[in-house]
Parts: sequence; C-alpha cells; structure tokens
Amino acid sequence: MKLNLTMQRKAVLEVLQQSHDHPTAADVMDRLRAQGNAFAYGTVYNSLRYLTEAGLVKELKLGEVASRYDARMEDHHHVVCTRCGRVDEVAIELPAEWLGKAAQETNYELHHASVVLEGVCATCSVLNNPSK
Amino acid sequence: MKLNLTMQRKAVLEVLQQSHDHPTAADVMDRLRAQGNAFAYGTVYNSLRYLTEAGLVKELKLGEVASRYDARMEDHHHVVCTRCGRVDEVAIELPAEWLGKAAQETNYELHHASVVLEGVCATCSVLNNPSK
DNA sequence: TATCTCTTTAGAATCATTATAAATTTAGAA
DNA sequence: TTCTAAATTTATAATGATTCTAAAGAGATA
Repeated sequence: MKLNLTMQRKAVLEVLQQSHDHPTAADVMDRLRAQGNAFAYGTVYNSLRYLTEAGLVKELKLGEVASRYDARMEDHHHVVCTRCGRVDEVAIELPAEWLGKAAQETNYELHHASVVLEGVCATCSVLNNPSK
Repeated sequence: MKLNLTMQRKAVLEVLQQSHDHPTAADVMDRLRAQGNAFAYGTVYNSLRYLTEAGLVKELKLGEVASRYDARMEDHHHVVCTRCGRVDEVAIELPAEWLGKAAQETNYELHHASVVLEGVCATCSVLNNPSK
C-alpha cells in the first residue's frame, strides 16, 4: 500500500504536525478554514482515518465525546485536566512487569496499553488556590 | 444529598449488579425490557447518571462509541478484545511509584488513572490458531 | 387540600461520525 | 495525447448515542 498524500491529506497532516494540543476533527476543520482550506467535513474525517491507518497520526480516545488526533507517534499516555479540559502528554512507559502481570491475570495476548490520567493541571490548581 | 432510589433507578441498578459484561445503556434498556420494565430511554440515561453521581455505579469510557456501565466499584482497569469486543477486568493496581513519576513529570495533581489494554482474548486466540 | 419539588415520559434536538451518490481528479494503458 | 478505471472529494443525508424540553405524574410537606 503506497502512500497517496493528496493536498487535502497533506494539509490535514500539517495542521496536526503544527498543533500540540491534540485537536479534535472539528478543531482541525477550523484551523484548515483559518488558513483558507475549506474542505468538506467528510474529507477531513476521511483524511484523519487515512493518516491514522497509514500510521502517520494517532487517534486518541480519551473518554470525551470527540476523538482527538496527534501527529506525535512515539508511544505515550495522556493526562486530562478535569477543570479546563486541557490534555497533556505523559512520556513515561508502563513497567513491562506490570503489563506482564496483567496479561497473565487476564489471559489476553496484549497489544496495546493506553493510560488516561485525570487531575488538575498546574494552571487550574494555582487559579483555585493562589497561595500555592 | 440523600439517596432517592425510585423503582426505575433501583431496577437499573439491579440490572447492573446482575451483569458482569459491562453493558451499554442500550444493553441495560434491553435487559429491563426483557424483564418487563419498559422505561423511557431518557429515564435509563437519567438513572445511569444519577447512580454514577451517587457513586453506586461507574461509567466506563473505553474508546468505543457507547459508554459502558459497571456496578463493581473497586478500582480496576479493563482489557478490550480487538477481535470480539469482549471486555474483561484487570484487578492489578498501577504502581504508586509510576503514578508519582507521572505527576512529577506533568505537574498535575492526579486524581484518577484508567488503563485500557487492548489485545486478543483467550477464546479468539484459540479460534484463530487452534494449534495453541 | 394546596403547593412545591423531583421524576418520568415521549419526542425533538444535538453532536460526532459514517454512508451515499454524483462530480472531480489521478494514474496508467493504449 | 486520449481513454478508461480507480481513487478522492464534495455536499448532503443518515445514523447512533446522548441530552434537552415540555407536559404530566408522584411524593412530600405545610
């Protein structure tokens, strides 16, 4: 399967590469519009799916209504701020030992692990309790 | 806030307590119907939200379209079989040390961690490769 | 009893996403 | 180059989960 990067797909990919806040499909749409690329909704979804399948982009399902997308392909996890909705990345990997125990307990052949942490980000924490 | 368990809410809770497969709202609806309780859709969603807020039930967002619900309140994680969609539980807790590192790296005040593992369950694994 | 609040109900509305069908573009063959 | 087949984009309709709304019902309290 050779890569077929149409201008639409390239534009979507570039938006993701230039974003560091894990935009949703609607966010991507807006950013494309802002730069003069008014593609059809379906095209944006199509492109996101294509890029995801091509392994150029990751789809993040963090328990919110909408999926988010990320062009950072190194494996990593995420933290969501329960106050402002901001999403940050967690670079630390799960201990292999822990995964091993999980595989053993469940009797699954594990392929992927995703951790979603919830908490309050530094900014919101300060806002709420300036004495910090 | 005192607990107000109407008959509808009680029925929804009981369905969840008797289910061990993490049913979706639609599943709950079906099971209620099957036992003669034909509540309105809105009521089931309302009850699920109420029970979740009351801490009697957990809402699971495992990256599928629909939320699943679980009356097991002990903290635990989940494995999803990518072949058949089956969801099982993982009782092992994340190492506190790992969480500590994550909190430090991200500068978040962490409140909750949820791990979703993906893999192939024992049944599907055998089906696909009977030599095992 | 009268009133107030909470709940249920049916159905409409919303939101993210997918499907459809026609129009357009692209790539490769002739 | 010209033709044709396959892939893609587009606009729009459809879907599926969930929430909202407004009216009706139930319960509790004064």
